Amino acid sequence: MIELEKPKGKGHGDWSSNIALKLASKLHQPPQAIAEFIVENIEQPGYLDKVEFAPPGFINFTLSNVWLYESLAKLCREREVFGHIRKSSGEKVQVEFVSANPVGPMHVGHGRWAALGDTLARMLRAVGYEVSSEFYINDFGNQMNIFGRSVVARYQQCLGVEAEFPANGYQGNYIIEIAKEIIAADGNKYLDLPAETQVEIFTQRAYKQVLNNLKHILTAMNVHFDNWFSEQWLHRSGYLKETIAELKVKGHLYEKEGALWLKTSNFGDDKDRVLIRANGEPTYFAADIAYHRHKLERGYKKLINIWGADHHGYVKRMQAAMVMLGAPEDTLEIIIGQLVNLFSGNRQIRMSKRTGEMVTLEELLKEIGSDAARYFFLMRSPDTPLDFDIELAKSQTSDNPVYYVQYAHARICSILRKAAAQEVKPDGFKANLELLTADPELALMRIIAEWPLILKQAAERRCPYRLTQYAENLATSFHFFYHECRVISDDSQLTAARLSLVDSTRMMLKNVLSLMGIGAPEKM
RNA sequence: GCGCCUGUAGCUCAGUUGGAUAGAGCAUCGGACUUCUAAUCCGAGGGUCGGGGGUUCGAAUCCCUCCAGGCGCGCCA
Repeated sequence: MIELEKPKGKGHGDWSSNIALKLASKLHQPPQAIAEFIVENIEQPGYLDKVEFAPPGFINFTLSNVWLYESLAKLCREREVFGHIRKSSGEKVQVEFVSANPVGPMHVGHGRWAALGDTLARMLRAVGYEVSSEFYINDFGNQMNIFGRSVVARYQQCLGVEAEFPANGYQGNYIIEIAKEIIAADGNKYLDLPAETQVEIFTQRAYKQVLNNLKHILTAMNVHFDNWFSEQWLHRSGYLKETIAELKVKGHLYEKEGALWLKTSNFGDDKDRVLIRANGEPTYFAADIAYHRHKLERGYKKLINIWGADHHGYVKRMQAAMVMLGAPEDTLEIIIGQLVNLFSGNRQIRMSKRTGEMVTLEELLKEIGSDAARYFFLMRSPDTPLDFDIELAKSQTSDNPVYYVQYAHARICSILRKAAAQEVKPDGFKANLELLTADPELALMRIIAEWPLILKQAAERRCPYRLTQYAENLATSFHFFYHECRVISDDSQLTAARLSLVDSTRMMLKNVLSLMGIGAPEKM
């Protein structure tokens, strides 16, 4: 493949082409000769500073500063949508994430999926997709029943009634809290109802309470969902049955040992899977197929799901089911997020339900705040288990990348405040940007000019962590500039130009942080 | 046993649709404030890219094989 790319190393220009290397074998000529021939015969347009040959056969293009000034001017015009693709592609994309069971507290892994999914949705929106984010509520089935029974048992115990706690019940203290809240609101009025009625009432009531708490936490994390989809609806509306009927018509079902099976092994799965158990109850998988069929019916062309690594074994069967429903093969894209390991400095905090040492997402947020949490959750590729150092996230030093980036923003605001006090305002339209010729200035502008490409690639490759990398590069470049170049000086022309540059940098930092759902403080 | 992910500097990680001398942060060592925020900046050292084989002008990247770690392999969700 012949490509134009951004060279990694310094001293190779702004763009480079490997065309001579690719042509060498076809033309039976050494790549150097081809490259030299091209360089000698190419016409140089005005925005190119130079075109050079470099061994073993690369052709390097160096852009003139004009495009840097143009990029800066563009940022001044477009402000928060700089680098965005504003013309909608019209393609409907759905991102589903977190979807935590509403029967217990969220763990820190959920925080990671929340930050990833929410940021991915924002990025996709920025590059022109019509995006909807969604949370699937598993408010049906066995676990709900066990959950309800656990609450009933605690309710009775709290009222002094001897009650046996379900063998596989939920042990956590939050169950007792829920029971106490019910008592606080309604006293003992449910005590004399038939056992099954109690379970039914408590299940619905308690899960809504957990769900509300979960929504509250996600909102505090600045995570937004466009839609909340209930599993109960799939069962009660008959949509699940309809889905199974469709699969039957298409010939993908068979009966064996009293159960109803789906032939997923025909489409890449290791083995076939049960949809309806011998006892007549549908499996979780059956409901999930119905759910995804509903997504298709709503017109989404691309479905992105973020799942924890503990669910990766589920991927093939789900994709097989999508194909059976008639969706194009690449419709369902599943991002598998590796788990989170919490550290306090060097000491790993072992998470264990058994020993009870367990840090919930809520506790983590309370400890370090939403900004730091989101930043750390986004910092690594989803493929890598995340080592999350709580002490580092809390520290107010430059070792802490979120503080480092936010500090750059606050520092610029401080300059702008000082300028304003002297009645000087940044004005990107009037300032003569061509006065910006020092290396730190050019370096800063180069990073700003790269943003549209970075954003597009980060969205296409589903890599939110590239935003943290970009933010850090931008902040570093600014701090270097700050050290080397004084913004407010006696030279009013240069002051105007530099004020435009730092104000642009400020907007850029704010834009990136905002895509990550993180605040940009004006003072620190 | 099978499947997915991972293995890159002392530590945490980028780079993996083949490209140039393998990068960054932290840590270590050495420097820089009479200044718009030192919550900052500059410099240095540090590597058999898990091991071995192969493919080619060129491999951290692709293929084969072995080793190590995480996770998963239910008519649970």
